[in-house]
Amino acid sequence: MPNPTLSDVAQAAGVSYATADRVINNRGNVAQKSIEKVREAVTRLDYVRNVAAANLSRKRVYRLAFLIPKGTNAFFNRIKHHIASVAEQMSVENVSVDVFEVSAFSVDGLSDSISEFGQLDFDGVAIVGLQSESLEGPLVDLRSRGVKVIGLVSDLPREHRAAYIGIDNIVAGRTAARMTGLAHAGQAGAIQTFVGSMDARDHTERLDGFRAVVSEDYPQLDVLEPILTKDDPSFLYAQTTKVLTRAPNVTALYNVGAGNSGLVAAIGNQPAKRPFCVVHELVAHSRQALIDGHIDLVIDQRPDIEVNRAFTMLRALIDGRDLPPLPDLMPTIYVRDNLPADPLNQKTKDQN
Amino acid sequence: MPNPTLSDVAQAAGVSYATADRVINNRGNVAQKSIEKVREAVTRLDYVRNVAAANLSRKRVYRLAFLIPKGTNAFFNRIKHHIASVAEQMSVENVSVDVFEVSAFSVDGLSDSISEFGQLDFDGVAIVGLQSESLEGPLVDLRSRGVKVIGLVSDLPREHRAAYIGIDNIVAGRTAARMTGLAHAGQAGAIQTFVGSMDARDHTERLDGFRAVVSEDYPQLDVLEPILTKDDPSFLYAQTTKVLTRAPNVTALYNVGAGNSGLVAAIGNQPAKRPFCVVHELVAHSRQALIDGHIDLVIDQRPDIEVNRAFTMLRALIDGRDLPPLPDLMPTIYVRDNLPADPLNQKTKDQN
DNA sequence: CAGAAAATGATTGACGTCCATCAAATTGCA
DNA sequence: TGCAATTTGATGGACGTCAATCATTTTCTG
Repeated sequence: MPNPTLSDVAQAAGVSYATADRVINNRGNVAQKSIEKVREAVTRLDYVRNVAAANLSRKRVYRLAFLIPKGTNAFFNRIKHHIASVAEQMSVENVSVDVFEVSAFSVDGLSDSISEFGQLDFDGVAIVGLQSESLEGPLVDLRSRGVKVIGLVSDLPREHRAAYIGIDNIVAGRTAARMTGLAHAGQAGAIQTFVGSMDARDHTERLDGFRAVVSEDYPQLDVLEPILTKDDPSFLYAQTTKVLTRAPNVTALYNVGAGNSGLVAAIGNQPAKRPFCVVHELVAHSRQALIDGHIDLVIDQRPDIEVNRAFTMLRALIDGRDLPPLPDLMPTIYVRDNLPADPLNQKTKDQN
Repeated sequence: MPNPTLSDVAQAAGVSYATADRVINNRGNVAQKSIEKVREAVTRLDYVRNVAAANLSRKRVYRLAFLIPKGTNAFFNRIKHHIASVAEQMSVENVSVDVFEVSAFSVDGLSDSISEFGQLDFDGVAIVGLQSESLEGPLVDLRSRGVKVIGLVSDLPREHRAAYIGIDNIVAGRTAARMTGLAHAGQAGAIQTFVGSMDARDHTERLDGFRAVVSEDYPQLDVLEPILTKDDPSFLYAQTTKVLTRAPNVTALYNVGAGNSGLVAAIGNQPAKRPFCVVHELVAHSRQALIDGHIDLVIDQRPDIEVNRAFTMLRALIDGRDLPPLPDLMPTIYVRDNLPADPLNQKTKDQN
């Protein structure tokens, strides 16, 4: 009645424990006939290996790694923070975590990093990826070493990763557009968009999604050509100021990328009624701007959940388990009223 | 360097393994002096018991239970569905789960159920609670039996539960109001509210939050007195129809409670431009209504996440572990563009 | 200071798996 | 048929903890 053990399986299969063990851990030197008998018994008894006991026995340490873009980007700092926090918690369960910072958004840099990294001996790695065939070589190499690879936040080429954990950026852009449309209440308007780089796939996808919804459902709105910002706050500051002072017809601002501190500062300087304002990613700046009423909405991808799921997924992959069907990660909409308490600004409170 | 074992602790404390074991499992018959020596070593070495090994040894089975209101309410069906799904997954880890259906929203019924339930032998229970002193007796009894109790979705009296897992309904109401305010784009309007029962704390809290934000930030909006619906779809249908046909000044509808299928049906019958429309909880009806464009927003409390967290929390409480600081659960805003795939209507897909 | 009570140490067998070793049985092939 | 190769079985020691037993040692009490 309780979960069957491998001994039960062996008995049911009519072989010795040793043989059953050879089969399920495929150690070789087993006759095909025995393999089948054991397999049959496994499915019949619904045996699943007791991972806890197995780990205990072999003193397994899960060696996990994260490859994260280096730099001071607030969003990735938040990611790193979450990784560290979960990692600490996981150390009790024999999980070791290393974070490698790779040169941001450079295909060559990432490719090299993956190659170097491949020399090390990890069980699984979550990579903030890029779409490029030149990653193929290093990734194939990783797989051949038995390293489990997942894409995090930004996907890798589909064929070379076991899973992707992150939002669909088209959906994110659509969501931003939907909210912007609603906030116009049927009135006409013009939306100034800002984009970090037209080479960044997530940025262009958001923009595409945004445009699609506006043209589908809000034809009275005009999506202006995006201003290229390189995610630079000071540049955003200048450009936003210019828009606010010289383009009174603009009824909404939508920043697809980062650098929001500049945008917020520009708005803060403007006494008059401001346009409707949507940005991405809840970080210190955007959070404060919401509270101060300088912006209206933040579309967030919940990096905390993503990081958690990355750990869960990697462990499952490494164990060869399968996971229950997890719901897709969807962009979360924050207004000033449903902000989670800021973990950085509050004392870690007890959990009773 | 790896995690210290109890043997290490014993050695460091200068006592035998047996004594150290007596201390950490408080089996009694230990001198105060030894207790202190062991405690000191525990903190010094940063020992934490290997739960996997412990469970393996004692063949522990976590007996968990959920007390959920009985009935056909779509939201609680969703909750039950999630519980079953997670339970299946957990059975591998020696967790057994029972769901008890209690007569909905009746203090006496709940009180009786808890009392009966107390006779059984569970380790932990998550209860969809009510605020009432008459629950005190049964809950105290549970605690005295060593059963860990948490409130789920709707809280229990604070002193008699170890944790609450659910959203803050004032926040949920505030969020609904914020969105409604934005969707008016500065124009005046009147909002018809619907409430299931003025006795249901969650309903009144949402209403309070809603009213607060409107009066703070959207004075041009008029929150009309709520229509009492008893969460009855056919009643909601009739009332909604009446509002739509006879109150052209109404610019928004906000249903605090359940029974949305009636509301949606009424809107579907109405060819003309409809008011802005916000409801709570993403279930089959509300989901479809979003897709069909019959409503604009769903404020959801993510029962899947709540259920997951309930399991995590109960296990931690039972093990006497403490948890990493978990972020507060915040109401999630859904529009038609950021809906998660419907798990009920899609084949469970593989997770690669 | 003796005798009882309390505290401690030492040890052992689970739990389910991994991994290694060695002997025995079965097969293949010349 | 005989010898080697392959396949099996049996076993034992980890892993870290729980729980129990029994023999000692220490402490308390009259």
